[in-house]
Amino acid sequence: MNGLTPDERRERLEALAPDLLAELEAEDEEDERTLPDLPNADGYDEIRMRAAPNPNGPWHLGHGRMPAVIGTYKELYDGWMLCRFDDTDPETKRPDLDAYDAILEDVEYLGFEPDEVVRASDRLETYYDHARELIGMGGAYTCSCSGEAFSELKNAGKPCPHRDKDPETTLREFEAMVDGEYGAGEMVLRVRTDIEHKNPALRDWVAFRVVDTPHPREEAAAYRCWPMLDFQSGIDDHLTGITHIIRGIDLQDSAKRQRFVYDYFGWEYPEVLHWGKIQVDEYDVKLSTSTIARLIEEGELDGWDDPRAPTLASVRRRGIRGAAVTDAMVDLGLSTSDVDLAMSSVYANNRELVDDEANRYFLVRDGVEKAVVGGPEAGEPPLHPDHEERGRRRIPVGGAVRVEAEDVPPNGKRVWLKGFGCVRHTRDAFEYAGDDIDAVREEGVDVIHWVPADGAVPVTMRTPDGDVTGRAEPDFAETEVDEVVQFERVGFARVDAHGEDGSVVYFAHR
RNA sequence: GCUCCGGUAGUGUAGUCCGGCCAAUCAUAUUGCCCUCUCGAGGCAAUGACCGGGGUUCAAAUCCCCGCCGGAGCACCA
Repeated sequence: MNGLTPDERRERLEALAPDLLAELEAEDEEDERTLPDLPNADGYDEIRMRAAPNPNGPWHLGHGRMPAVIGTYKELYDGWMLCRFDDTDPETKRPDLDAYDAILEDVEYLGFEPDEVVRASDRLETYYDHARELIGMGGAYTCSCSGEAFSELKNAGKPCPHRDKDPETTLREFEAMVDGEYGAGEMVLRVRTDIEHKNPALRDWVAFRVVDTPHPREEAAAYRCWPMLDFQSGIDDHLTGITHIIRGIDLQDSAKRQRFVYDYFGWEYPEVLHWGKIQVDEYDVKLSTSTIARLIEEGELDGWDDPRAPTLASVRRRGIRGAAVTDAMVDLGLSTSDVDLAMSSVYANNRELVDDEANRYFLVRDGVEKAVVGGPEAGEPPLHPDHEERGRRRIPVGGAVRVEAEDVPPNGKRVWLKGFGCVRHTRDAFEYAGDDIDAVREEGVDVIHWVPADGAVPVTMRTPDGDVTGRAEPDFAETEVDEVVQFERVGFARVDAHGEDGSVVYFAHR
């Protein structure tokens, strides 16, 4: 039984005990679900969720959790997913025009496709209309207090002088905000909540403010009066029929704030779930859009897909499948406490996905040259140990080979050049010592990888720990760009480019 | 200062709502062995956790209280 592949075992089991098999598979399904059931899922005809990124830069690894979890729920419940760009801050978190598409590509990379994509900056008139309505109901007032002055009053639970302004005045002043008659900081629109609410975070929060800096999107560049996240997102969630919101604990109070608006409108608030902060091990670079952007700016990193950058673009370039990232994210579950994502779990997922298809090649990092005396003209290791049918590579020896320095055996000792045969290290050369595999099986001779001294392909391997140079066997030149290969005893890598003076690969993991 | 959350092995997670079948699940990690012409894959095994203290109970990871630790909000950021 041990010699069988999983598929063969499955067949055998199906023949012998179909009931048992069904039971096992049911358990498997069960095990894969680390995500908790969505609250009150039965209360809705369709589960509708949204990923609401701020397109102020390309995504780092942590952002992947949003589409991974939301997309997985969408699949689990056969639901609907919106990607809404919450790009309502043209200044502090200024949108990056390239990020919109980059983010959508990342979502696709992770294995999901939004059913609809919208940009908040296209929807300003909608927010204005709702603001007018809210003002009409007495739910908001324009306020010209300075941030500090208001904060002081608010913390004391005291209303500011503008709080009892009548709706007509408020509406007039709000229209003036919209018409650009105020400069930044001169006037805001506040939601009238409960100025004595025991949680100071909920008291009369700002719904709209004036921003002098034009929005980078041409379509939105004329607007000066911008909604704050809690207003915009609250309105949009209702208007797009969102049933379940999943967001970070940094937005823990958002629902509580937005409920005041929902109450004014008589709307039902969606179900809300939160997750905590995510950190990723194995990187020197902080998981932060601004930090990564700065390092790129300073030239410390080559770009968002630099292998040292903890970004989705980077792991993608390294040949890591989106599904490996998605699965690792889903395995983190929905915990409101901080979590550390171990990259090793992403790697383990990915290894499982690519091992079977990745053909094997030799890459010798730097290394030393040794003349080879005797033996065949070439070594012929298989392209894949589990797939003889894929054929073999041909590695001509040409009189000398290059091996990694630490693989050179002590003088007089033997080593097995994989796919070629056994050699003995004598007087600074490798002397052919036969092709009896018992040397490896019975006598404990180590098997190592090697390349010919002449005709090997120079390779730059970019890794999260910096660049590594080496030489790959001649056949490596035949690989396709984008192909994921395994350099035996080194690790998996994605072929990035084949050039005149060599190839570039991106290292994935061992 | 005010207001919310949360704390199970190195990491993540199941179990907590409805106490017992939990001397605590699974994955990853690490180590060892088997297998293999790779340090990959596969197989086997080992390592390793209920934040602390009280209480309730025949019985507590699970319920209650008090601590401790960690996180978040109180922005004209998202």
